[in-house]
Amino acid sequence: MFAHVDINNCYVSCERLFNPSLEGRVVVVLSNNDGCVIARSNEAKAIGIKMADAEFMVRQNLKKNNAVIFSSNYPLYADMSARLMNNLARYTYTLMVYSIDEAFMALGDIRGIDLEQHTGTISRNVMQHTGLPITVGVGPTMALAKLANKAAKKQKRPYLVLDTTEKISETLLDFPIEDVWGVGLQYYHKLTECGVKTAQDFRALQPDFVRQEMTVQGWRLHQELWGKPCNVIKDVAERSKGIESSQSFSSYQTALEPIEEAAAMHAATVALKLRQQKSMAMTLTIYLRTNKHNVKHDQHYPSITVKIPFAANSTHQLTRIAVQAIRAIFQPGYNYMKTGIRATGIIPEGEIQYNLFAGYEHSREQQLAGLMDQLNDRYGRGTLRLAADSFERKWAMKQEFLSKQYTTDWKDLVITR
DNA sequence: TCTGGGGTCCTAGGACCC
DNA sequence: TCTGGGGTCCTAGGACCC
Repeated sequence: MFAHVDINNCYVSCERLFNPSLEGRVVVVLSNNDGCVIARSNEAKAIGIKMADAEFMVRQNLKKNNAVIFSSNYPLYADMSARLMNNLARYTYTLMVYSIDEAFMALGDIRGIDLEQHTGTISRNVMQHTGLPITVGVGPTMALAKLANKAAKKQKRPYLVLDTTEKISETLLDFPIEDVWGVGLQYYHKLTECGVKTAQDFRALQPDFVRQEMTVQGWRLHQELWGKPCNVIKDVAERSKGIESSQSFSSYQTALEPIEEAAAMHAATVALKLRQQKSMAMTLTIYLRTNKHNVKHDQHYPSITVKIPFAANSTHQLTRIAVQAIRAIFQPGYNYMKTGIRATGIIPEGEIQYNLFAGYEHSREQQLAGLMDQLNDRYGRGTLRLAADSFERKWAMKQEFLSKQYTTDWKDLVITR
């Protein structure tokens, strides 16, 4: 049996933990750049605020309801997430951290265990030790555990255990197909055309038909709803296939220079993440985008994929590649809105293949990168950075409603007697 | 005027190999 | 008029997730 655990209204719950006066009020958390709503309190849901609503479109409604608005505070959420995961690890040897607020657990040998009781214990203990409200779904496959979780929320229960075929059938019967894990907008439209409205309808389809219309992923989902496991718990480390850093600009950029600076910053971020997980990348993809929502602007989505002559993770080298790539794909006359860099072909640091012809001073690069990491660790991120990454960052994101780094920033710590 | 930033997996098709 | 057959690897793009 698998359990799926998530934090209810995660980012809002984190903010409330350090500001209990927010209980009972309409609270929303915005995405980077304060662009759209990515977390809502139940009160916000009740007044009709939807996931991913653009902030400017719901501004009036929020104001009318005396809402409290936050910018995303990822250092805070990441720290609370780590506390949750540490707690969950006490109940299983196989924990799969699926996202910042979600995890799957294999429950292992459950003979003689009352699952209802066990699940309730997990839920209560996490609340006691972290202050975070969670929901737990249990089922014989990961898809069913995830579905059980969502069904529990609909029934306003802290947990739901689907451990018999009867309970599974009953739950699938009125479970909307669009809420099933793995069914997005495209498949929703396709399935609706076939007369599928619920998870039960979907399960009644022929496996071959599903395979044909929804690729092997849809077929696996179909199997899982019948209780046949296709997904397995995977370690986070073995899952990382790519590392990306990207961000929208705070305003349209039409000149090359600020875009180069942003790309340099993303290159530095990617390089740092690579070094932190002791790996190197063999391929870099650099892309640039206009705003797809603005129909009045000409659109341009250039990207370039660079094969590095040998794997790399130094800020210096990744930055050089990123800046050159931006120069190659940038075209004047467009209003660019976003740039990003993705590293793929990730290999462990030890497995580097030195290129005979590259003439690259690997150890000096490593020393320089190591020194930068040390200084930035001690004095704060971005203290020492390459000149290509600017000092002004006029293109950097908006964060008007940021809360404090309650748990991670010692500068905010107030010591009283 | 204003619409996030990460990821995953799969498939088709092109480049290339002998 | 006729123009191989069997592969692998890579990338772009599309679907999905939170």
